[in-house]
Amino acid sequence: MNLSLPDQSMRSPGEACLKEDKSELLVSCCHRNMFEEPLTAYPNSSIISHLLRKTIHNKRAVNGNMFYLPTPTTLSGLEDQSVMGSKDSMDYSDPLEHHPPHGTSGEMERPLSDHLQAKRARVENIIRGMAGSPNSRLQGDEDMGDPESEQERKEILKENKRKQKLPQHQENSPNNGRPTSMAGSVSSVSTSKNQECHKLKQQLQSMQKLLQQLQEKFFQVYNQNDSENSRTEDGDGDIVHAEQSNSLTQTKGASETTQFPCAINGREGCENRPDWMAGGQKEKAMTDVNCLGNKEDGRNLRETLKYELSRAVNESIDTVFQKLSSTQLNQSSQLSSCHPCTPDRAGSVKRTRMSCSPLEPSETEEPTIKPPRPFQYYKSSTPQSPEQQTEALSLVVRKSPNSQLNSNSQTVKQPYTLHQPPFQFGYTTPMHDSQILEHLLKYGPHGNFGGLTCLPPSLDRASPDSGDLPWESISMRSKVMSSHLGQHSRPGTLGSVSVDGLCLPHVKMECRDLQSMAERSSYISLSISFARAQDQGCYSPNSFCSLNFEHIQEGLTPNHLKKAKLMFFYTRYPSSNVLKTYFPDVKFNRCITSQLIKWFSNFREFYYIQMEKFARQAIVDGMNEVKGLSVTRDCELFRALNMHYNKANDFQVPERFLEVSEITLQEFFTAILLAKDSDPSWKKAIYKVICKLDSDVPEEFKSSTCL
DNA sequence: TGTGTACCTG
DNA sequence: CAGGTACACA
Repeated sequence: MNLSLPDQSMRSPGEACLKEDKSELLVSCCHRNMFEEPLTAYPNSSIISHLLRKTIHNKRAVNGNMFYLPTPTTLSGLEDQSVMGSKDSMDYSDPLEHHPPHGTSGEMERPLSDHLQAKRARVENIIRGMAGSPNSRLQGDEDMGDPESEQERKEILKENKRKQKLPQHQENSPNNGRPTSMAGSVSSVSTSKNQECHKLKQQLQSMQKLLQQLQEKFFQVYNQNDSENSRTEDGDGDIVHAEQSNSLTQTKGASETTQFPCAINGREGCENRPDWMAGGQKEKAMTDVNCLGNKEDGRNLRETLKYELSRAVNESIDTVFQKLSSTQLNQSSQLSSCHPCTPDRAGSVKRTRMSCSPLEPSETEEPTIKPPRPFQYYKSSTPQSPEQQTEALSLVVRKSPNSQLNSNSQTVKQPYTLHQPPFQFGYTTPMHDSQILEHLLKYGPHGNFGGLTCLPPSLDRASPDSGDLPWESISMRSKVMSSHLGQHSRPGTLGSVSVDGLCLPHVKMECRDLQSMAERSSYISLSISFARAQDQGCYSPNSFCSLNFEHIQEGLTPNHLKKAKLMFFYTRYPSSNVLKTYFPDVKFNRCITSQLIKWFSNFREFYYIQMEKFARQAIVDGMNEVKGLSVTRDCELFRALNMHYNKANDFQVPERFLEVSEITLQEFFTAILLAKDSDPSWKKAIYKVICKLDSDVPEEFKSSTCL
């Protein structure tokens, strides 16, 4: 038994500590950890450091096989019921390793509740560890001034410094779990969320137990009837098996589900996969029912079992959500305080979403949260890697406008498959069910999964493309919620429940931030689309192509920005009418129009800056002839431009843009060579030339479905 | 006066 | 990328 320092410090008394406030909690923990040493002399700020120092001593003792046995204490002033009550439920042995403390060998057969409590206590300790700020520890260290443990203090100090140097996005990594610079409100929010998460896990565990009981009862009935119905019902069994295979196509394989009895006892760590457990349970139960044959009691049992299972799941989830409803307001207010998008003015949105949340990496640390790519209207049909994902997925789809632009078409030499499926999920990283649960906890049943720009740390941290909404996650979500809905319309098809019942708003959410609202509504559309697709029996992501819903955005989204950038390859000076034509899903007003125009102004600015820079560079390099200047796809200038307007490099830049770029570069080159740049307005002549080189934007850009 | 643009700045 | 400003133009 090797108790490392963090392990030891993480162990704690039972669950009652969780309900205490921080200081009480600390006192309680110290009370048990400090060998009955009175702690009243220590200010709260120094308790942790004291605890840590003692823990180090304790560690040495433990390494010398000196087990510390908790005993009742006499700290009447600090005593609380939780400490007393936790005596039985928590010792310092690892419950999973079944290492009872000395003198408790007779308790090897501990009831399951003890295991659960021990496990719960460990989780609480993790939470508590997160709640403790390093600063407080530092403060405590400074206050102590105990020369005896100077070295240990230095070690702790050193470790704190190391932790504080961690990048922000690592603070909430799953293996870290100890926010370093989030003392105060953020850490309390984190603690609260983890508590809620823990509660959900408890619910799930109770569900598991209930299911197990049901299963045992079922086994009894099965054993009674087994001899009577041993070799009948092969045909019916096939049918039911077919149902099972349908219902469990997205759960674990049959090999796992058939091992369910072992799993429920030995895989408590899987409590974050309730859908799998439920699926396994159900399958097993259904299999057993199936073995009963056509007997009436078998059918009754099946129906009863279905009902009981649904009811148990419903009750558990309802309980969780009821608890959540009380905390959701607080959480939402706290979230909004660090909401990534702050409203600026109507139609104008400050785009600081990547850096607002302390839990998210900054945008400069690419790759960060990358919303799903809108569609694959690109020439390249190869699967896109997640790293290339840059913009949010907009599911705003609208029937193609009838309006036509003069299309004298393009010098585009390569066709674009603009009508390809707008949604690509294959490249996404699957969202784990535990993450879904976390999301449920943090945003509640009404929090759609689309607000992933505001993802909780667990989602943000996952991967650069964690903003993606993978297909698996959607189906997983439907599975989770299917239990909640308790639908029986499709017996045996667990998980094929319409998402329409997910309380997802079918209208725009109220959101202070237009951008966030737009992004959220996009994902809501996704949910709706998925629900409709499911109802129609279309489970392929491609089926979204045929689903069109009228939806006008009231704000510009990252998708629109990306689209605008791609349009810049064709037109540098789009008129307002052109913009309105090519953004049919945008509800235009003065601000929106100005913003779009501003975008193109910024695009031009960057474009001209690059042109001037490379023109001057050419002159510096000794170039003296315009003919020597050319822009190709592999030249540095093009790469710079492509990186700016087509960051994911998933769009085939039209040849015309290369021609225009070359002309622009030559214009700058000659102007500089002729020393025209001495004139303050020397660029105007160039602008005048370039603005005439605009070409038509492909018709496909008019369709909002290409977002 | 409203609109579009370039330029500067953060 | 957005805000602010100055300028030109209809």
